[in-house]
Amino acid sequence: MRVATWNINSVRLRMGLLERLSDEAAPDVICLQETKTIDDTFPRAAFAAKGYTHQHILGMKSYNGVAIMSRLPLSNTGHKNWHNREDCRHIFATLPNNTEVHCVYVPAGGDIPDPAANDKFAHKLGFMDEQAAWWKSRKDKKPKIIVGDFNVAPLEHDVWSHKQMIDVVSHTPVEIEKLTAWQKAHNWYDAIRHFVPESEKCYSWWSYRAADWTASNRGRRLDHIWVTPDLQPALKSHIILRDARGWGPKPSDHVPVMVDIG
DNA sequence: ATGGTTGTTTAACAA
Repeated sequence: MRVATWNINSVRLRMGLLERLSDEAAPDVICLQETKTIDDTFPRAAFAAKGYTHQHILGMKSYNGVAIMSRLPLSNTGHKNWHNREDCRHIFATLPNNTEVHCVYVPAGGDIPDPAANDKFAHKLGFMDEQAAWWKSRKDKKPKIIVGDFNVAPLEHDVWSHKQMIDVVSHTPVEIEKLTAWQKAHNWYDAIRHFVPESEKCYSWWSYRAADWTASNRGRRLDHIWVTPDLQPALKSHIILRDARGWGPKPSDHVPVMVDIG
């Protein structure tokens, strides 16, 4: 089974790229973030035409929005709200093999890494605190996968320069502390670093603002796939589809991140 | 140190 996560930054604008992902990588499950549309205008039929007939979506106007597009049946679908907001950042569903899939879009957090001066940063930290508390309270042993744009690059080599990124939102110590606490709260295992040694640079996002994203290669690993420990032996391979950062005519600034679980 | 781009929706906001 192949599971993908992709911050698509408008699902309507980039349906063509999603069809290409289906043709070239054929994920069984595609988890999307930043769909940026209400559910009535989500391109359900285009996904169904590619075999993704099982769909769980939660969108709003203009911002955020998450979706799980699946070739396998989905059951027990639902969503979570965090930090007293209903901003369409977390949905989940169960696959036929009883694995629970969570698709999460963590707030980006704005530019100033100070919760007192920046409400968006406070929201991001609170979101992660609440995730940690909720996952800690879940004691069941059901196998689970949690994926998405977590908007935090936790490890030294998850950014192009640890030194130059230390005060930049997405790589500050307090964000890394919150993300790590959330990870520990349910023994989540980092499925991508299972395959890519921590000493190796690994990115899933490149800014639109770079004149030439390939030349500067100032990336960050913001998109993650974590699994519960019981699934670790089932991890078969991973793909970070770097080429998709150049897919035309208008690429997302994030690329698809995938694992094969067998 | 600064500014650089994109998407949604139409001037501002979020990323």
